[in-house]
Amino acid sequence: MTENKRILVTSALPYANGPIHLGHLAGAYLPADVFVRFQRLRGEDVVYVCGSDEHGAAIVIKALKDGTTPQAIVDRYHEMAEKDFAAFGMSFDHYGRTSSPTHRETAREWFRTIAEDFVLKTERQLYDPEAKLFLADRFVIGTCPNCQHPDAYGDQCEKCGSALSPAELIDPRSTVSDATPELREVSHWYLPMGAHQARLEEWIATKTHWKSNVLGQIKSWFTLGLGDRAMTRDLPWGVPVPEDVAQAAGVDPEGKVLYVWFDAPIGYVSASREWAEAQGDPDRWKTYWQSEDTRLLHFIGKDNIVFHTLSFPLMMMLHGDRGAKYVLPENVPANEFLNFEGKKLSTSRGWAVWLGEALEAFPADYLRYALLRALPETKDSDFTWADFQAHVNNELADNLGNFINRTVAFCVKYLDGTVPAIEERDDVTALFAAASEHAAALTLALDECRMRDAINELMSISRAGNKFFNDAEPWRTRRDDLAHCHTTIAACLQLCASLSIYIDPFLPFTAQRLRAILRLEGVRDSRPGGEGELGWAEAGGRLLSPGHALGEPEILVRKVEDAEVTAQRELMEKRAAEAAAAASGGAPYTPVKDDIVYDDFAKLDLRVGKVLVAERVKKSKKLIRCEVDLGFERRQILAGVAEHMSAEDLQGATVVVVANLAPRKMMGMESQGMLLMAEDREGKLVRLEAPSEPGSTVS
RNA sequence: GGGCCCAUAGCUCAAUUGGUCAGAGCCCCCGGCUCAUAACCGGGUCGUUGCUGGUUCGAGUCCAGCUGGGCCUACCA
Repeated sequence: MTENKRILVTSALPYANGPIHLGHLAGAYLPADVFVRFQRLRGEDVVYVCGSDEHGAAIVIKALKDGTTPQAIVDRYHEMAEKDFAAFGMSFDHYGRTSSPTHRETAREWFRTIAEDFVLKTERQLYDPEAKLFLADRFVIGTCPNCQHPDAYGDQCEKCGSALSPAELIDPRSTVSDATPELREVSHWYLPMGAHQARLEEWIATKTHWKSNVLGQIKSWFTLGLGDRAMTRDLPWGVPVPEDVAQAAGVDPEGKVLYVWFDAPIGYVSASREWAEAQGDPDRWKTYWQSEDTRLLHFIGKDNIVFHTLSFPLMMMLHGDRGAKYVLPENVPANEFLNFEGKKLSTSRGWAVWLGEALEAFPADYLRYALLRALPETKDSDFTWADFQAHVNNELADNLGNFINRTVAFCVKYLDGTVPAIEERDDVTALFAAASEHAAALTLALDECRMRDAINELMSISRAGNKFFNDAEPWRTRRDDLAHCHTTIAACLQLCASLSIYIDPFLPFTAQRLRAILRLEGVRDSRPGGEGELGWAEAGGRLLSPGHALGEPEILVRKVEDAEVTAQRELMEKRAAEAAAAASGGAPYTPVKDDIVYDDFAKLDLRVGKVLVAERVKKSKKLIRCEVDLGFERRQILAGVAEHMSAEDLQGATVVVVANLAPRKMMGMESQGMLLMAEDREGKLVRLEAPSEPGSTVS
């Protein structure tokens, strides 16, 4: 590790078809950010890149369904991700996107370089003639030949669990357009991974320090035998296959793009190029990617293991055979998944905590702390709002926050807020020895990406501080042994100053506030390009000299109230219920009626009316009697809406009225028209506003 | 169907790779303290290490089987 001159860190590119949630953070982002900030504070030469993954069929299909363009979708989620990541304190050196020109150029260069290693194959694939898209098996549904389940997927029936191929389905249909898919012949370039399995196995054999879940997964792939993997797709969205390569192979390049899993990892490289350009040194990225002594780490979730440990490394090896050599990952510390309140995360079922929303309710550092405590390092873990509250209140606030607060408050209240002189004393020596022991363990854990262990060591430091404070009893010695009291507080203040560095990778915002309270200057910022002579190595030393004036004491970590976490839980429950209603159990949309010609529509006379009087009709469940001003006359209209709104809701409203509906008697009263209302799938009525003057026609 | 990971205190996790009585933190209970965010410090309760068998002087650790949870199975990116 020490022989490495620089560190290159990547986090999996988030797919730009939805917002960032806490599951993303726990897997690939927060651990990487902690690691990177730590290395920067240590003075290591580190570059951290990430970006939005913006290609692929899923985005095209989402665009079709939403009636918009892929570009509009990726723009939206790219912006959202950037904003949420920044608010969460992610400290990328560069956050790119795979739709950028640099990326297109980079990915095409890679494809061109290793094109000779690909195998061109022609196969039959499902095509949706209506959406004009080739379909993944997953996007075809039909009746299961085994159990007759009507909605079996093209790859598997979820009812009986049998593995299927789309051709076996009875009455197959596209989930995109409902059209019947047809088989078409297409040619694609395949990466023949099986041919290079021995080479990959040899390389993986050297990675004995990798996590067992990662190695196990890889072993499983090897046992299965690596196969050919298509590196191109027929899609209207993506990086186009280089035309010269296609023409040389006798293939029409029209509509052919690089497969997202070919182009996404290259996104790390193109993000680095963009970073280098922004640094004013366009070739600088090569120093990191194309040298042996770079320590490359990919932070990912477990679903990405195969791509980061087998296919991308193979791509790098092949690129190295024919062109520039790339450094292979030193480690791929994949995390497992985070569950929420005991249930699997599912964006379609509305079961997730969106980062943007969580940040509206709580400071980023609280979320960072609780997530680090619940990090799925060895197995799936569970995030509950109760645990979140307990971790923040009992550990962050009571242990760390309170140690700092009691120290600073004591100094300000009784010692003029001036750092006192420190004298030699056995318990102080013991305190610093204990602290540096924990700091050494903390350092090792951080360097090995064991974040849960790291945070344990961190909390042990402030726990030791609390014990020292208690045992030394400065509140008593300030009356009978002032020098003793001074030394106690000075020691605690030194510890606080050290903590402002130790907590920085985990809690960057709190660390800065703490330094402001201590008026501690010169500590290096853990964000990219941070300057300052004080770093991780200086953390154990004397950072505050006697006579130094402290700033205003301030509560660093406030407690999370019961009501706050209850609100979050309820928000999740509500969203899940909505999603469930919308998905299956919910009422279907009312089918569209048969076509009418314009003349049929023109027979309607729609007018704007103002409701002057609205009152419930006695003995009627549904009716509200309205007197409506149509400008030219005043009418009595009976509206059957009392189950959905009160008379007061209608009073004074400007609404759309069917003015030429034949009068009709209800409950002994005549209704001279009809008020238009919107009715949703659940049958709920909402009034239509017509902000115009009474009597206006509506067409 | 096949492969892989995981299972230890009420909860979240350790256990130097087979070696003393299986340890921490949180929760809970008792005591102390009062500088501090009803914070802090000390003490305590809680375990047939998922189940069944095997190897061994010795098994949480190795082997076989079973049960349960999870992931992957190549187009969910």
